[in-house]
Amino acid sequence: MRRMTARPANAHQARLLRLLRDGGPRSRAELGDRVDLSRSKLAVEVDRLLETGLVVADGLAASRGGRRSHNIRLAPGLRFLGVDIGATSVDVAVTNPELEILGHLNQPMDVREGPVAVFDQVLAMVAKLRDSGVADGFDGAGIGVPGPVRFPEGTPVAPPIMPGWDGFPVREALSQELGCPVMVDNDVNLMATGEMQAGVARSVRDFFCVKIGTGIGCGVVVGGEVHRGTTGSAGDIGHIQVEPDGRQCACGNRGCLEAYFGGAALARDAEEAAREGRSPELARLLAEKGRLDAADIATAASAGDGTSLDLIRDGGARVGQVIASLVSFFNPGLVVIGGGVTGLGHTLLASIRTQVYRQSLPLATGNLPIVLGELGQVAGVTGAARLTSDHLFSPA
Amino acid sequence: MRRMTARPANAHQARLLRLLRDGGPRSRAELGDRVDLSRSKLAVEVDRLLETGLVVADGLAASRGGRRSHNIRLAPGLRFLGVDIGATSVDVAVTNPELEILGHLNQPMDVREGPVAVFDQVLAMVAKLRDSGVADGFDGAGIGVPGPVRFPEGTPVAPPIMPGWDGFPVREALSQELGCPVMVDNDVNLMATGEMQAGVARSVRDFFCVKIGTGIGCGVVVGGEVHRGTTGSAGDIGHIQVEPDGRQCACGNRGCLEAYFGGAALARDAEEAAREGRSPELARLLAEKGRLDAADIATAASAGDGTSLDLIRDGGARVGQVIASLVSFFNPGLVVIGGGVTGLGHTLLASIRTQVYRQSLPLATGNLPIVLGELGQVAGVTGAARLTSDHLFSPA
DNA sequence: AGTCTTTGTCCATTCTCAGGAAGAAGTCGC
DNA sequence: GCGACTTCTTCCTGAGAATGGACAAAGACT
Repeated sequence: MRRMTARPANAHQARLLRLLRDGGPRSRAELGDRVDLSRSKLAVEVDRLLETGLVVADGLAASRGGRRSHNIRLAPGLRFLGVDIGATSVDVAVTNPELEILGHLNQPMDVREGPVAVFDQVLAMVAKLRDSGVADGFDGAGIGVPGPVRFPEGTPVAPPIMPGWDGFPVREALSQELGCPVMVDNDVNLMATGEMQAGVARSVRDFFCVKIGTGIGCGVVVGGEVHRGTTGSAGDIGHIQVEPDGRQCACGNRGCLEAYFGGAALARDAEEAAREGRSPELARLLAEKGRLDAADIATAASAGDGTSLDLIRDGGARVGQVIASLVSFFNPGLVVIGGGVTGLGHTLLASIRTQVYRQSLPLATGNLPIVLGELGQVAGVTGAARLTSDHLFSPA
Repeated sequence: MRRMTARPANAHQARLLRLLRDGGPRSRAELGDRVDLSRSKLAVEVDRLLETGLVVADGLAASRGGRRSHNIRLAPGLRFLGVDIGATSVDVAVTNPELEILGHLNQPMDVREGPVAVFDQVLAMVAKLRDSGVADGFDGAGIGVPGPVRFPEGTPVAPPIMPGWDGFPVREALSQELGCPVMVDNDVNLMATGEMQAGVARSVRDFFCVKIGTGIGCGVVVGGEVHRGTTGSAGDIGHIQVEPDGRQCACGNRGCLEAYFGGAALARDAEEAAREGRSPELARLLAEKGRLDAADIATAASAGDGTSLDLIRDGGARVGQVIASLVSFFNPGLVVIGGGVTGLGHTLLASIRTQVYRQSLPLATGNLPIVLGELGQVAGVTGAARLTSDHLFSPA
């Protein structure tokens, strides 16, 4: 069960491992083109990596005009586990060393049931994945939780929507259970990491990633590194005030962004509209299911329901207003929108874009793409796997 | 005139130079305590630095219980020039290698007169400082301009308040005139750099620095490095919207922060209050001087003028509202307030603090100091000198 | 088959760096 | 004043890092 995965001995080896992770198997010669090492040095380091078992030989590459080079790949048995705990559901996935997803489970769950219950469920899901044969053990695991995290210790800190999790030793506990190193981060940071690894943000150095799910958060990436802030609460934009003396918010303040948009507020507004008879379409869906969520609004909107479209547009304008401020402050090269509401699709995006392009200065928005995340539900688990492999593929 | 200042040959030497800059002259033994090098390696690098002339021997240190160590210091003849071009005035200063200011001049100036006129004035001020004997040449110069800068090239880019400066080769031109390397940056970034070098932000890794002068800008520091953004316009918070459909702003939008606070808006509000008879105190000052500025409001406020106090409080609330949003997003370890309005002092600060502490989440604000800058008028020139010395004290 | 290119390995050489030994230059207690 | 002990510097040696050249292996091309 417990694996003693080797670690690279120096920065060169770490570099090589990451190249193999992000670019897939390569020939020794191609590796040589990418790193600034002499052929002899490269051979030495590759041989050492072969000895540790982190990489394996993989046949011969095609000729580039002369002798064929030997292919090298990361040990195909390496497995990373990614866990993404949301407010109302969990995602668990297993990846291969190139961080491609081999197996993925999603289940509804209520994070308020506390860490013990949630851990039981996560471990059951992990066992199910294991039984399906994609992995028998893990070399590293990453887990995202919907709240601020003290990153070095791997513990949630004062999470507003997760009572009972404050200070819970997530890293320690999961590491015990799985027998491998564990990294813990905010779910939004992992989403940003995921989009940077395999999604729209590949090769972008400075960007942020707004996740609109039950709540609203934002992953901030500076120079290719996640910015977590002084207390680990960077990106906590759900409680930025968008309306002075506005709606009461669960946090105690008034007029917070989350009180107007995000899964909870949206569902409430939709149900209200249905009950007040402003939208026959939503009323029908409400009667059918007993409650409404973002997906229902998307359904109604695509059926041409005006009220739903208005809800999306208004929410998009609110979020856009906040994003516009942040764009002025941060001057990113990209803004990614993700989370549960991406189902609202182009209507939402158009509304956000309009607001941002109108409110920010041309220099900052001139060449600023605002796009939906590419990875959808697997962004978080992909980011979790990436976080772990970054840790494992760094000098011990 | 032209100096060929040597550059460190490697990262170790660069590290040593910065230690000597920031900690002053030290003994070889003390240097050894600070860097992770063997005695022999340290001796070699120090000897090489002595050869280049960048550092010089400086007698014997006090004994620490045994043989006395030799003191080392940066070559005392090194001189850095800092230039801080504001909207309405210029600061020019000369520093020693430890970035202490040896001579400082401030003159009113209108940046809208264009780069040629401004350059003439700056060069005249430099000549005056030279004649005063504090320097006969410079090893590096830093210059700040009140607008976005394409940092690698050292040219202003689309500066809203500086028509005629767009694309002007500031670095190139100044380097020609002075015969030394020149670095160009936004004035706000330099203020942040200055406070990090010698002010309140020493030893803080993540903070931002709001400069409220004629306009409003913000220097963003992440991990001890200035974050400039994708197009160099990071920190441009003056045109964040604080009031939907609010006052018309010079930028073309409505409700911008700058339309409500900052030197220009404040002066206009004060003059209006004076003319409308809402403040006898301001009316007296206006009659006396023909126009009003932030300093007059400070005068009136400290004389107990209610209207002036209201102006400060309202403005502080607006700025605080924006800062609160940015604190949620960025989770800094410190917020510094600087610029021309620091004269408004504690009233302003209290108003900002109230707003931030009320609107941001406890985790982000729990231990967040919001303070005035320590360096006042010399923050920009100190930052300019630091920027230059960072460049000079990095491997060639 | 012969030539050229590419790749992998071996080896000699150069550098870098750490740490021990020893001497230089202090302090401290008696 | 003197010996014992510390601290600092220099010198030296050995281990490892890294380079680049020589050479062989393997394939492409004529």
